[in-house]
Amino acid sequence: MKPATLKEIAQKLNISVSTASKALKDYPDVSKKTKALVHELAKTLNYKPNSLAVNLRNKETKTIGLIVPEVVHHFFSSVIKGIISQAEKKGYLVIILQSNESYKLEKKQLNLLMQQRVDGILISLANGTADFMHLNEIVAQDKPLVMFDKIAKLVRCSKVIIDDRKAAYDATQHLIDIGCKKIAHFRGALLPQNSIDRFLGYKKALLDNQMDYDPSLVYICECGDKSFEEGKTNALQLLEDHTDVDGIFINTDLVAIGALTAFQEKGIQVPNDIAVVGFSNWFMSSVISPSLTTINQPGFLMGKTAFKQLYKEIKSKKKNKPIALKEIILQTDLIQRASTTLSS
Amino acid sequence: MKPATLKEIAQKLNISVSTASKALKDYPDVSKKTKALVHELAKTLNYKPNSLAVNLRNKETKTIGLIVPEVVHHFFSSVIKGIISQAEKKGYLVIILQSNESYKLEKKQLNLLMQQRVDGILISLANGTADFMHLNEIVAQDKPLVMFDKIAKLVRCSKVIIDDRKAAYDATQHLIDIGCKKIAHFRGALLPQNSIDRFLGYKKALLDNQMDYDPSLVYICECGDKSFEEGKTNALQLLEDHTDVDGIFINTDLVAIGALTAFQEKGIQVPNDIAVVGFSNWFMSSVISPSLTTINQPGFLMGKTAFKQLYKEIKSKKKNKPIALKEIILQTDLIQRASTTLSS
DNA sequence: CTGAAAGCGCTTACAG
DNA sequence: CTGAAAGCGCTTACAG
Repeated sequence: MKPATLKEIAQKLNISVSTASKALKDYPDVSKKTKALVHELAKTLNYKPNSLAVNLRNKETKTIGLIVPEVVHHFFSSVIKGIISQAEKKGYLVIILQSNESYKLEKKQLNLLMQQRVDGILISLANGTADFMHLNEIVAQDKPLVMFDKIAKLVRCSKVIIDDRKAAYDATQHLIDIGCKKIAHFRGALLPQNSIDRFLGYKKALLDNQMDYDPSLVYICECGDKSFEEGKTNALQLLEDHTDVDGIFINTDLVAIGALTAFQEKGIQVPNDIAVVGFSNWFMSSVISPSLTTINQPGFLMGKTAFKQLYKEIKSKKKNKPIALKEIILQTDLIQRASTTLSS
Repeated sequence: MKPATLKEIAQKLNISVSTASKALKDYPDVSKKTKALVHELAKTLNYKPNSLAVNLRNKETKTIGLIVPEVVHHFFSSVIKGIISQAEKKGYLVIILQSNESYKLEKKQLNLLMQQRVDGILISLANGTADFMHLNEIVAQDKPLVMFDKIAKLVRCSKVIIDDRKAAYDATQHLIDIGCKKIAHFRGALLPQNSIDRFLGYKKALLDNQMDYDPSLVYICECGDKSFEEGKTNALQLLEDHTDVDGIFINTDLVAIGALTAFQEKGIQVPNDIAVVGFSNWFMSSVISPSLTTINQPGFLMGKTAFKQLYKEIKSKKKNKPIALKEIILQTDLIQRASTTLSS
């Protein structure tokens, strides 16, 4: 059973396709009688306008593209949820692609989306992305583009982010406030702006408090599939390298949980021997023992906000209005839990 | 800068649109010279065929729809990853929708996808879905449809599942094998086939081993956002209701981890006082302490397999070949870990 | 109030 | 080897 078309409806009713079309869209210049007939037949035939034809005609697809580095990831899946729930409210569908942290794939996928004529694009960059030509091309072609979380500062488009530097500063300051004297940092990969900013926030907090910044206290983790294991490995390495570290600020919760596990195995008391702060407020963090102090990173809200901004830009463009680019910074807060609550 | 069209290319080269089109597609009946010219200009203009027009003409969209109950969920996000990575290989894009476990939304979304003229649909049902008219309609309209994980047995379409009953049987048998005499079950919601099947597998294992089936040992959890809390609550309730339970088979890992946490707080030793088996092999399950014995449920593979089957059906339909419906059952295995490994 | 016409951007069977 | 024509399924400005 092929889907019904306007033509069929028109033929059965002995009217023209134009009239049928206008009747369905409740144009004022069609008689009530005709409208009723058309609507009725449309219903019985289960008529649904072919969106390909509609879109070709109207030059919009009511579809947006979304590229994330990784789908199996609590933060990104929260963002996705925020985006698709908001998009659905506005009648938009979302095509989701995953760059696997690869620059090459990201570029290819951007091309796919342009070819598909999506009305706008939402993207969080791959760790491997160091040049931004592919993004600038999108902007040059006047396609609404909003970056979130992992952004490129220099690309002229709207951005939805948190203030990673401030959040990391707060996390580090918190460790200092509870009395830590020698604070390590497990940072993320070298390229992404977030992990740079979090590192800088850590460093600045130390310096503002007249504490030494010691590069040997900074450990790197890629934060991919192996986050948990990286946390364990780094923690064990840290114990070998330094005997007097009493606090760690860790780039992301899953790595932090790995570290907590290593400490537990080694008989290191958290927080009394070493206090730990994570980042992102993964739902398991409140649940493990000791529960993890962390920075709350609002994924769902970020997705929602990014879509809203993109939607505004799509609307503006449609009306040929100038597009006001925005950099929206979402609030983060420190959530203190057992991993930094000293018992004495 | 508007995207280039075939017409523009044809005009600049003083040839017809037909020839330009054929040149780009390397039809044999176009001269080498023309082909070269067209390809070159296409490149400099950054020409990308408008897929809306192509699709309208070819009556296919190279897009499939995917409906899952929940995106922020380790199992489903693994499935999503499996689907989109496989789809990309075959040149398909994926529109993802989330039913939020709601029958009403699921129905609406199916309509959206039909209107969008996706080439096929992949779906895992909402817990709230008890009637299947909306699915039968899809089938009646000859749209390729593959259900996975949460399926409706009676709908005439392909399915990719695990053998929940057998897996649950294995899990329960394992508890019996290590010596458990009174085994409780935390089951999922009442409607979904999975949770019914897992319950039946549990029951059958008991009966096959001449153990009593006692309904008061079966607790229900909705397995939504609150899985962890439900696990805790149920575990505490169980301790109040029964003093002599020595094993539990739990519908899903996150609930099981909640239960483990409750037991730890109450000083109950796992596995020596109570042994615990979960379901799904969530990545945290190997990591917590005690690590959780569980059934491995292959999400990524399930997504990949479901797409492959859908792809076959799309191809068959295109060639007007009959479609061979399949029920594909993926392998599960019991992974034994500390939560059922008695120390004595 | 109704309908013929043009057009969105392609593809392809057909004629020359 | 090239191009005119028809058509995919719609929408809308225009004529009547």
